[in-house]
Amino acid sequence: MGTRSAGRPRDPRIEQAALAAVRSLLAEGGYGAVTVAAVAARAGTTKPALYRRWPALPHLVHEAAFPGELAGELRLGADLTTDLAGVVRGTRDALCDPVAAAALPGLLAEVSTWPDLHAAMLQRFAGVFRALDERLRTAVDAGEAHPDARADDLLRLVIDAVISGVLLTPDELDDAWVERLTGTLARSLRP
Amino acid sequence: MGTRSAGRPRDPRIEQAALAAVRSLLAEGGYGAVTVAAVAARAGTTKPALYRRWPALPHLVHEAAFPGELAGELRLGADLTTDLAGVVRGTRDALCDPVAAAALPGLLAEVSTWPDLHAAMLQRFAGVFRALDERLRTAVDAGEAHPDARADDLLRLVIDAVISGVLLTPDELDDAWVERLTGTLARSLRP
DNA sequence: CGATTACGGTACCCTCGGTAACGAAAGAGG
DNA sequence: CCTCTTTCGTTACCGAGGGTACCGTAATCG
Repeated sequence: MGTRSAGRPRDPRIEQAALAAVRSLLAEGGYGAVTVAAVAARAGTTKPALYRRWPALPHLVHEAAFPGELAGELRLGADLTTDLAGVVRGTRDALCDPVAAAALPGLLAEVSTWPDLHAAMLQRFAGVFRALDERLRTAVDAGEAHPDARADDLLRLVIDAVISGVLLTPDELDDAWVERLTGTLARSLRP
Repeated sequence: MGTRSAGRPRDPRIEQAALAAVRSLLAEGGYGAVTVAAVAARAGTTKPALYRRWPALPHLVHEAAFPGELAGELRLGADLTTDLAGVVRGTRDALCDPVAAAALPGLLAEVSTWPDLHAAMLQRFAGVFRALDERLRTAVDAGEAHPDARADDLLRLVIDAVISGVLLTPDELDDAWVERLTGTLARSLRP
């Protein structure tokens, strides 16, 4: 694996500079402003140096816009509706972030040509899924939730609504929207 | 307006040939295969002839993939859950059509650069919305549905789930998926 | 030291979206 | 039938962008 053998080591500053360059370009000009030449210029390097680190532009954008777990600071354990609202709000906040929102349209369009991207994107929600799954299980056991409730379907509905909302009507995803979606989902969970 | 005055009239066969060419290219090679040159070649014409009829490529793709109202043959009036299932299934069928599914990723990515496209796309659901709105109103009056139910939020949730599903996990949108989504939405409507 | 590897840089190929310029064709008015 | 006007379809081109080949050099390991 980590063949440390011989050769000039990769300059670690280039990777960070490229990711930062993508983020600033996304925030300033949207996905269309992120060209390989622009990233290389802003990062103070060249195109071949980028292609040595990422197989193609979408992979670089994905790593820059979604570097880790989404909504990781989730804290469940309160009232079920309150917990649900936290999931909805956290998902919305994570995907409405200017950098993430700018990256989403282009990234989703490239999913069809780079299938590995789609798995990597949904992977970012694994932590949220585990937390919600456990929370839902205890709620069902306590009789607070309908036994047909499935965490994967529920979380997926939230993700779908946020993603599609960011793409089509980003201005409507305000706090009232969070409240309405939370209410709908909470009503669907009643035993 | 319809200034019929002078000049050579536009050949009506080209428009149809171009739309058919886009549809076949979408079905065969996805959005990436739809280039202006490829459309012109398959339609037996040239690029400028296309740019005289559509302002840009996404507009042509949109007209080819979504020529009219979606799920127009909707028939409501049965049990509320059955009607809901019809809406979910009809939306899925319309957007999972090979041509529409291939056009969606690229089209959604272009929405940010051509704002007129996004309105045109959501417009395709106007008929479904009116039908569902009226159906939901009578259900609320009859006490069959929760008074907080809103047709726009409900339909939007369906559209979001289908769109995002087509983009990320098209293979999972089978009949069992329709059933689960319908069940969730129906439970959320209980009074 | 020698082998290996990645570095930075330039130059290049190819594809694609979009447009300018031109001759030909079709209708309107005489 | 002739001419004028308008738009036709076509050829050729431009600029931008993704991606790669090649080269001389620099850094690290054995």
